[in-house]
Amino acid sequence: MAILGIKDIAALANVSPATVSRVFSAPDMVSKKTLNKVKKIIDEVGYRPNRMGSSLRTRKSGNIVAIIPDITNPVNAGIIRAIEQGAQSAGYSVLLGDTQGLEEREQHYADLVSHGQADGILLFCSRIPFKTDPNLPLLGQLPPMVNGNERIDSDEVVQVAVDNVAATMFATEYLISLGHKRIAAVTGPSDIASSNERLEGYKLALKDAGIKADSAFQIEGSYDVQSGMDCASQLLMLPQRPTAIFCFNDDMAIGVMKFLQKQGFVIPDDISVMGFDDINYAQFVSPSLTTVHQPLHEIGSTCIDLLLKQLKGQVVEPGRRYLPFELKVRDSTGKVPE
Amino acid sequence: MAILGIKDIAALANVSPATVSRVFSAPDMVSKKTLNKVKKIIDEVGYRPNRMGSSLRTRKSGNIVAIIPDITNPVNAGIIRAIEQGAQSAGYSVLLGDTQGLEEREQHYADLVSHGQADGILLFCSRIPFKTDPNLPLLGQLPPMVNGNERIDSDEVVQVAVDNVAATMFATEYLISLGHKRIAAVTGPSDIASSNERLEGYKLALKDAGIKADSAFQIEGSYDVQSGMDCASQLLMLPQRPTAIFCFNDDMAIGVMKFLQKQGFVIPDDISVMGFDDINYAQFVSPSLTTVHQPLHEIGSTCIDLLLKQLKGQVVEPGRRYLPFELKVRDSTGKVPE
DNA sequence: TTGATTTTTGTAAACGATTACTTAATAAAC
DNA sequence: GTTTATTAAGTAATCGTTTACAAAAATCAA
Repeated sequence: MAILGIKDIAALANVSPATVSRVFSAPDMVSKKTLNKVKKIIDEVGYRPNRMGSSLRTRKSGNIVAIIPDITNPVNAGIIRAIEQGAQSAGYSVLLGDTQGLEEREQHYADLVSHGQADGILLFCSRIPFKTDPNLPLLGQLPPMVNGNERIDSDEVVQVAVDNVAATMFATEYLISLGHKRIAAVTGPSDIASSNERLEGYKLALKDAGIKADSAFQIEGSYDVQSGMDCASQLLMLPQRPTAIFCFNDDMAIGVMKFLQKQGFVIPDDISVMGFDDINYAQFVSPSLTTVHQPLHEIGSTCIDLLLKQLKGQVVEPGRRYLPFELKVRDSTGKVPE
Repeated sequence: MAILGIKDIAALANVSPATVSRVFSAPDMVSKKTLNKVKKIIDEVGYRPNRMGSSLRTRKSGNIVAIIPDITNPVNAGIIRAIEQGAQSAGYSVLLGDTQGLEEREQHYADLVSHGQADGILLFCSRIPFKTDPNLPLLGQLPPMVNGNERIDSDEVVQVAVDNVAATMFATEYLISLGHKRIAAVTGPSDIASSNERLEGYKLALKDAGIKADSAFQIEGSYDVQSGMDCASQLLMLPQRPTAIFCFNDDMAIGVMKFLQKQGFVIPDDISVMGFDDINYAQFVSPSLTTVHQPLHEIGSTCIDLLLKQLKGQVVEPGRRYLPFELKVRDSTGKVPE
């Protein structure tokens, strides 16, 4: 007998399988005496209830799947970490769905719930990974799901994020308050919703300050360090250079700084640089990076909490929930030159 | 009827459930005609086989669990990413087990396999997360498992890593070749096997060069940036300062650099700094960091490949497998001052 | 055509738990 | 000491697949 099942335990303890089951799921429905008797056997033989058996019967896998574009990105890693914690302490396990930005893989992972392999979805992409096939889950009968850190264009899904528009607006205003008027934006890919929101906030701030947005000052990067370097090089070739560069994530800001320094510029005396995210390294680059802080842990834990609520059967109002951002003023930004 | 099962499909297609099952698992055992008939129905109604049902019957969950101390660490994140890819393309899903270094959580995740929730383990810690209870899996009948990037003190487990001893030895020799004789080591926590191996390599190189190891030059850090700063401050207070500081990971090296620069030292003219890992940011800090490159993707893919082999029933020789490291010489190291 | 093969299909018993529902045991009430 | 209420335990069906094994259908040889 390779591995013991609930019936074996029942036999050994001279009770019915139902009782053994209750020892785990409803211990106060079984008398002290039998409880101890059964527990003793369980310990002795090292019995572990088989999850597949119970999952099949209860129709709950005990898994949730986190669909993220790239676990290598410190922002995602930070969020996932909080998620994993929250899930684990609620008895759930998390399936990692690193999609590398591929829609196909997003769908693959979303399918885990229709296969009964996961009970809910934590989504960090800006697409809804369901075919709009009438037979498959339609909007209105979405599986338990929360969308984090990105924006999905649907008012039927629960969303958790920082208010990107407000955040970049606030941050841009800060640059303006330092006297900057020629403020460039290094954006993320234009198909990423959050990047567009950030652009919007940036434009709003300029408009409010009566500064007309120069389209040459808006460069699209790809959210990685190298692209920051490339964008910086483009900006430096402009006849009228910017006095401040607002990068929509920290990686690009680091790239921008690296490039500027290589060209002999001193930050922030010649040019100010600002980032977004406040990844761990932001405070350790030289000069330390002024950036918009995202509360990664809080984002993650809010996402998992809202999902767990849904899994418990509570209804969670769809719509956006904003978490507070914070502008971390450090040494990479300063007054406009002369 | 909320969701359709294999019997419903069978009924709709006028075949037996067995045939429907075979459509998925052994399509060439069913005639073209019925194959198409069944497939058509499946498409029409959007049937998805329930994984729990089949898992229960086949005793395979289709999951593997990755037990790692911290997903937030770029080294781990890089490895996990490769793992996830390999797993996914073999039809497996990966359960994320971020343990935050807690033995209790390591065990919790290892238990997933005894619960039938996972088929194998990818372990990135230096403890074997099984109680040595005779009833539980003993050594010798370990579950399919591979230990990555860390060392486990057992010759029964499959291990994949860079040869830490050789790597630090090589790197230290490089510093020696630059004329350095007072070379400090900022190690990781002493309960982490890989850190001890790195220390060993460092000592070996010194010994070979006839330099006696000064214990004041060996400071234990905790693998994070802040601890790099702390260690640097200690080193600077020494009457005889080191001319080079070898940090056993990049984060600490970044901390060391930050601190030195804050104190007005110029790197590498006054002091050389070297790291280990070659995380992405290593090349973008200023000056760019000389460091030992670990092939993260290869580590991850090797781990998952070896695990998949075991899951397919092939026997994999236990013991260590070394992957090649590479010293990336950049701008943070230079000749010993005058 | 007939029987021997081979290929397709069907039947029914698992897999390991949970849970209505029923029965037995115990406690409470009078 | 009955009867009734309460609590504890058991029975057996069920969750959705897979898979030996048996049966039927198709193919082939003579």
